[in-house]
Amino acid sequence: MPEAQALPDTRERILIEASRLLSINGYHGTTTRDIAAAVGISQPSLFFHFTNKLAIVQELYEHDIVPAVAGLENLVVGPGDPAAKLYAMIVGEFGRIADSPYDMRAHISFEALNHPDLAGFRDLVNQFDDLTRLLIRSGQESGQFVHGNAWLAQQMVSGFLVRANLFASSDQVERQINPREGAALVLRSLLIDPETIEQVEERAEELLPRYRSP
Amino acid sequence: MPEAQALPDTRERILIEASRLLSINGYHGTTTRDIAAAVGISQPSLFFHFTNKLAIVQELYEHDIVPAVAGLENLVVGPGDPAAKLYAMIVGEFGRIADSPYDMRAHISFEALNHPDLAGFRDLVNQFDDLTRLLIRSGQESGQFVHGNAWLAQQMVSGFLVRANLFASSDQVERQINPREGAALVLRSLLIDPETIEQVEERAEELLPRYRSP
DNA sequence: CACTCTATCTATCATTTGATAGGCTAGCGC
DNA sequence: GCGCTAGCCTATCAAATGATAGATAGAGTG
Repeated sequence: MPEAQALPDTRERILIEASRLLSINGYHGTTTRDIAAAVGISQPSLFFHFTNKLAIVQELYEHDIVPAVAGLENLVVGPGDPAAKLYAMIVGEFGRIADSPYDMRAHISFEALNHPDLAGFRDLVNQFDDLTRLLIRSGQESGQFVHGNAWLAQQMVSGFLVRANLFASSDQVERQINPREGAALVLRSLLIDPETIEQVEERAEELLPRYRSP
Repeated sequence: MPEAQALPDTRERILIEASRLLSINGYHGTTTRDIAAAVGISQPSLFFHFTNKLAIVQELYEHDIVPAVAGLENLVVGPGDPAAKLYAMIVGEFGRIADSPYDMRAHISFEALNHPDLAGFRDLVNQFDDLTRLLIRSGQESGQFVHGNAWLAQQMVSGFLVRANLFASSDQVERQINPREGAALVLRSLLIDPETIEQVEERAEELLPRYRSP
């Protein structure tokens, strides 16, 4: 049972290197030998820390999608208007992925998510989308957002989040993400009156802590 | 040289089934046996029609990214304002992917694009992004678009296109893409005055043929 | 010192996977 | 009818890959 007490350093390094390689080459494109080599241990040593290759991915998803859904759920059920909540979610997501010790840039695009053993995480990803869509719909009904296909709007939000994180780079100034600018960009397309964006921003700032501490 | 004369039906079916499987499981997650089984031929028969597995992907990319870049380039160098051009590009892209005989939903997310032999296509993908960014920048400079990080805005456009196509479904009414609604959604976030969207739409309609016939 | 547990190694295995070799058959030109 | 080719098959291979077995070294404990 490797799941016990104090985590040794190697286990952590495996997760870090694995996440990096998985983001680049995907699940099937990343071999256990690749991961082991990146960590600097022999390939069989991986199986001392994780029961199998899939367990590494499972743990990465655990760190990624679980807090995301928890945070968004917390935001949705709490006080505030839909626009401020959506703004807070986008800022929170950019921050969460940037602060993660793991490279979760391609978290959604993992083909691994088709694996039966990852069905639970696939459901969580869908739940995140459902909650985002719920936020958009309630904003439409309250007259804050323009009407239209909520699914399409949600794909814009989700697609933007995934894509921006995927191609973000700390080496190039232009590709460093300003979470608030990203959120404002998306909100502009949904708000009936884009002039109100500044008030949305103000209200969202108060909601931000709700996304981080579920 | 399979590249010659009249294409037999099998070759076409290989491309269709391969694109479908590749969209779901990615390059490394799709085996030549999977493809052959889907087509209904033996695995070695694939290599009568294609020199190797990568050649199938190469041909799919050829059908996908080459016309996309050609169309966008044609649009960029031609007449019209940036907003109308961007609108036309989004409508054109949704249409192009919907009309393709192949399932190119995940065209960008292929981990295969890291393969050295696909470097040319990787460059084309980058060129498509560069052209999109150019369109956004010129819209900003001409005072049509709000100022801000053009890279971030481009990621929103590209992310939306990829994501919406990826999860589109002809079985669910809500998930059927209305190209013009998608384009309007994105344009709203960029236009300084969203009220002008209708005029943008009108001007874009004239540009549309330019995207399709390069 | 003897025992135990952790973390690693080398050697190896069974499968999977991309690809090749070579044979069979139906259709076409002459 | 003969020869040729396209298109497909079965059998098979070499390499890659996930995983196991078993040995070893070192630290902690009594």
